Amino acid sequence: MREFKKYSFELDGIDKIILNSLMSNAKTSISKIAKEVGVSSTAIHQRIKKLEASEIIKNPVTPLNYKALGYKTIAYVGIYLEKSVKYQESINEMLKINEIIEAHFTTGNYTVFIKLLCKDNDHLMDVLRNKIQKINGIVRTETIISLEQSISRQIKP
Amino acid sequence: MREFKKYSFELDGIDKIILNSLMSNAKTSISKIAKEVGVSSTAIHQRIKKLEASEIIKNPVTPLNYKALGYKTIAYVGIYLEKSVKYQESINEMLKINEIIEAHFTTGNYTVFIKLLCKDNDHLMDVLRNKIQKINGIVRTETIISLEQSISRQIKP
DNA sequence: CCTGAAATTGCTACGGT
DNA sequence: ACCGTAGCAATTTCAGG
Repeated sequence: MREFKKYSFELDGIDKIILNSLMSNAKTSISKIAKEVGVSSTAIHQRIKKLEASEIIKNPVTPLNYKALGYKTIAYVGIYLEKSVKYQESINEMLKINEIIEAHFTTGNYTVFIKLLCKDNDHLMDVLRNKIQKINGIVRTETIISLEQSISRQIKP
Repeated sequence: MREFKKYSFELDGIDKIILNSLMSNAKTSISKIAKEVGVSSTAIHQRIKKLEASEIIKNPVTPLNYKALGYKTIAYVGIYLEKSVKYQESINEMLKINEIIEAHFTTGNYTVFIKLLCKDNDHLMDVLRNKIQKINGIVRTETIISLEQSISRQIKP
């Protein structure tokens, strides 16, 4: 019996052009890509379907401009967790905090490392004091505030 | 003379439904949203135009599944920079390193804080030793490796 | 992988409230 | 300022080869 291997096919040049177009602009028209590489729209369409099926590309998303929405402060917080406390418990609590947009279980000093998006520094301080530091098992936190984000991009396939 | 105020209008319930739909799936059809809120497609379309014009939403993008492409290691690196070295110089060097997908100028101990995406730990070590630590002015780095990303989301408007 | 036609969707103009 | 109808343009999908 032949097994289906997820994630296992080679991307050729056409696939890479498709990926590079779609990753920077999900609305790139299929016909435009088709003209660029010199095949029919249908061919491009079929390849995109294949890339979706193999889960190499995900649903296109529309990024919000957080600054325009009033979220101007990006911060990272390293969290020291009591050994006795279950990691998943704290994650469950963090899921309830809207300002947390990323969380990682990490090596090194910190147990958990999170990324926060807040309106301003006051908002950040409020979230830290009244939400994060009240989570059971958190013994200490270290905050890194981003003064300027100078690089933000995806990796090229 | 009347000044144009960027970013300054209130989002009503309909706008929020639009944003919530598009942010999670940029391909949500206008007509579907229209049915959901009970107005015409045109009305939704006009609102989307307005959201674009006011830069609240950006170009839709197609996220790549990095795991499927073989990138399985996420790491953060805190960088200590010599005072004598210009911040922008080091950023220019970092822009050349494909594996760096985010960089921040930060408060606290680190001068610069970056996010890296690598295929595996060997790849990470190679990038650290042979690319990052060779940048002029970097005196020390601290690496945080993500063993598991447990939260990854956007903020709800 | 292609052609050609059908269906769905998105876009624009113009008018109404 | 916001919404709708209607017609137009473009894109996506399907059939068959």
